[in-house]
Amino acid sequence: MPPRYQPRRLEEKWQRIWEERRLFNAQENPSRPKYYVLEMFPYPSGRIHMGHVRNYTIGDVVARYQRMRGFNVLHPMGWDAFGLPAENAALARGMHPARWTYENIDYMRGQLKNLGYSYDWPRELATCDPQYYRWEQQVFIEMFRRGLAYKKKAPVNWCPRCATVLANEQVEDGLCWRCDSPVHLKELDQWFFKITDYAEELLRDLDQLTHWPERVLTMQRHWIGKSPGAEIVFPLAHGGDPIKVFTTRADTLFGATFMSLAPEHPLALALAQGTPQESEVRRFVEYWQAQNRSRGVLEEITKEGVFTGRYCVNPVAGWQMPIYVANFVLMEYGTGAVMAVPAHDQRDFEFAKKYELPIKVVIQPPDAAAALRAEDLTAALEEDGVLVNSGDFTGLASAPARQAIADFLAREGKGRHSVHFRLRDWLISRQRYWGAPIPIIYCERCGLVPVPEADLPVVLPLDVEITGEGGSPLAHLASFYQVPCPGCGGPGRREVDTMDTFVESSWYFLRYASADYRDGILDPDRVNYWLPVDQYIGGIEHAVLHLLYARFFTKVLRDLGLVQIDEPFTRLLTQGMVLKDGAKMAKSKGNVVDPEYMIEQYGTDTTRLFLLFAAPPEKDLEWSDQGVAGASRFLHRLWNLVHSLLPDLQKVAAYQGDGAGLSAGLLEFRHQVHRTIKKVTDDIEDSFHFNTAIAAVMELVNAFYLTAENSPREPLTMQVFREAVEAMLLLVNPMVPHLAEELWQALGHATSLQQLPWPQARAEALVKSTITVVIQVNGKVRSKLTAPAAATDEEIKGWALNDPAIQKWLQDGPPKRVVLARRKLVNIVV
RNA sequence: GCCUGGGUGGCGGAACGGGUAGACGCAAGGGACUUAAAAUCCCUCGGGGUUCGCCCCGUGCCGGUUCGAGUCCGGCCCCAGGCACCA
Repeated sequence: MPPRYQPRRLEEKWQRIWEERRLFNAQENPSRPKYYVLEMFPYPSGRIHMGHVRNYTIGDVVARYQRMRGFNVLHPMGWDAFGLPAENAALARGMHPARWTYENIDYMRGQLKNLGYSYDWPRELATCDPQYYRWEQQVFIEMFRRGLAYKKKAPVNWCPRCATVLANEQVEDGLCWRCDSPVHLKELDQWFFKITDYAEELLRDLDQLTHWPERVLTMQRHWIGKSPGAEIVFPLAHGGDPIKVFTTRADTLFGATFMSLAPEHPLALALAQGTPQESEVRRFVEYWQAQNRSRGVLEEITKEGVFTGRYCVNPVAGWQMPIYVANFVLMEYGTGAVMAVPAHDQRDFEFAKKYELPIKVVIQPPDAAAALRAEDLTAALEEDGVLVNSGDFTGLASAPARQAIADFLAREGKGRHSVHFRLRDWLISRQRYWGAPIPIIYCERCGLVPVPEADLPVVLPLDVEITGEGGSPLAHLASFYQVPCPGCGGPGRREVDTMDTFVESSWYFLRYASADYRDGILDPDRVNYWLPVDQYIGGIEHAVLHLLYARFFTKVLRDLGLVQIDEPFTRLLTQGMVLKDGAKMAKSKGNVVDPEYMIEQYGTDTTRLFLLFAAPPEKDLEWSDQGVAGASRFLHRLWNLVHSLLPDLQKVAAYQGDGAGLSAGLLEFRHQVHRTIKKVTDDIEDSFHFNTAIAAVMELVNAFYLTAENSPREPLTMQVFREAVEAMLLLVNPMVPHLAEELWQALGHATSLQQLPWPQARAEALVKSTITVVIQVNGKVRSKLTAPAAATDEEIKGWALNDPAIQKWLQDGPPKRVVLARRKLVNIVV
């Protein structure tokens, strides 16, 4: 009686052996090619969920595969351990955030070990560890010294529920990304990272990322939002500081008939002073400043404005333009002032119609039959065309005209070429407790003073009371904030805000290379050996947030001389979500499948196999209990197949010959074995399409059962079978490593499968002696024939025409044409 | 509105240098084994017709190119995601 496949027992056994032999602990070795594969590290929320399992399984297959391909593989794991949920859990359970976090880490680490992932555990890090954020604080100080970290008072996103500010990237449809509360703008003094200094490079280098998904690149391009254009100066008719505008449509300057200012524009009230419109303007400005004009609300608002009583002068046309304050102009973009061209901008058109302002056509569509007349317009003509009524520039096309007009303005001192970005600086201070303290001390005499390196880390004190009152509890802890100024020794006050948790995740992948390094932020030798990450794997939800910040940090650390790379992640795989009943698994929906339960029921190999087989990795995956049962069934089939042959397989060595002397059946079988090797290799190499790779192995197993049934158990056959079994075990090892190891050992091997090379398809086994040719008549399949591989094209055509099933189609006369395609198909046209 | 993906059986998904549509798996139906059930094995499984040899239709819709189109081209429709008074 062969042994039954009992997954849990052998999985525990092999996990223990791998750990004892330290098979996955990577050593730097410049003589070997390296491969760094990384999955986005988890937040220690309490338990591993199925989305994690999918993410880490994909990464583990890549890691094990690349090891077998001969690479020196780095595959680390850690914890994104700071963040708000720890504080909320502390409030709900009266547990300190630190204890809650570390208990979760311990539990989840155990779960990951049960899943059998080949991690380099000695490099494990937790971002809430002072040994980690100490170096982050040092990066902050370096950035502060270079002006890349700065403090300013500005209208920022404020979430009242979380009682903290948020970065632009953390506001979705006007709602907080964590708690979905409406976010509003609040004027506050906050810390920023100057990511806008890198806007141009962050945009340009996207072109290097040829192995990133197109949609992620597009989302980042869009988020950075580069607009080339011109800055144009409009003098005031009555003198004083002129108004500057930014425009992408300098070609329409001769059509600018009025000016619109944002309600927050400093000139809005100043201009109206002393005019009959003053009180009306004041009411309008005060009203719109008080309105919530965050995203999502704006599109509902109708365009309104009010005349300031003042005029500015069109710098090329010379006429006076009334200055309005308008509710649709944003202070945050451009200069907060817009030159209004009603004929060629839809918003300005609607505004001009409403307030009866002049409309001047200055662009003609190139294909227009007759001259466009302002009176006939029912909507703005926003497309490019040819300039009319535009002085010396009349007759130019829009694109060259933009250039020429900006050049002209620059010469006259009335403007210049200019580029604007949508990207804002990254607001990184948070009024929260569970985060890395910002290492700055305020002194009345010295101003903002960075904490001296010798005093790092600024350790987050643990003896605080979490009240949930809002504001950081550190602000109430005198022992924390009362410190002498490092500059003058006078009384100082420590910064009590902490850093956005996205700061930690912006450089953790660099720290893994030298996680134990005590003498600096990064160990140059090791970080330059391992980086960049060759394959990064994680959810699409970080397409902008984390992936943009991490790219920014890499460039900053490069400019600090700490790394030599421009981009951190060479290849990116954004894996899809795990769904159940069509929805993302969530406690609130009651559709959660617990990985721990699946492992108990079926084992980790089955769980891994199902997740890899059910869908290609980049697509969403619908959970199916029956699908899991099917994966389990396959592993049993494989197990039983090998065990049914085992006594005979143990007596022979794997077949080494070139096929000479094998029966036709064995030749065909061996052909399929090597075709499967090629197919699995190609599927993993080209696209990580494990689903089709697994399908190919399933086909081979099916064929194996048939062949084994019909073959005598003689030594030559068993040699071919042993070759097939060994190839199969090597092929499935990255996906179901425990089962593969166990069967490998059962064959009598002493070496771990993890240290063996990936199999190679033998060229002589890939060629076939016969080919199958499909015969079509008028493009429809009517028959097929088997021909010797050596047959000529003419012979194949001849056999096709003589095929008995084809005769009835040829009754109405000879074929008009016979096409042979790739020696696979004959199409007879009648 | 703009941008990026994507529409293939009952379901997950295969097949893209144009060349046998539906691999592999799940579900379903029938059968074998069993006192019975589970497990396992065998057969059927896009729709319609059939003299059981086959024949017709079929990859979101409408056209086109081609000996041949799920795949290429033109025009639409729908779904998902991202951005959005960005001047």
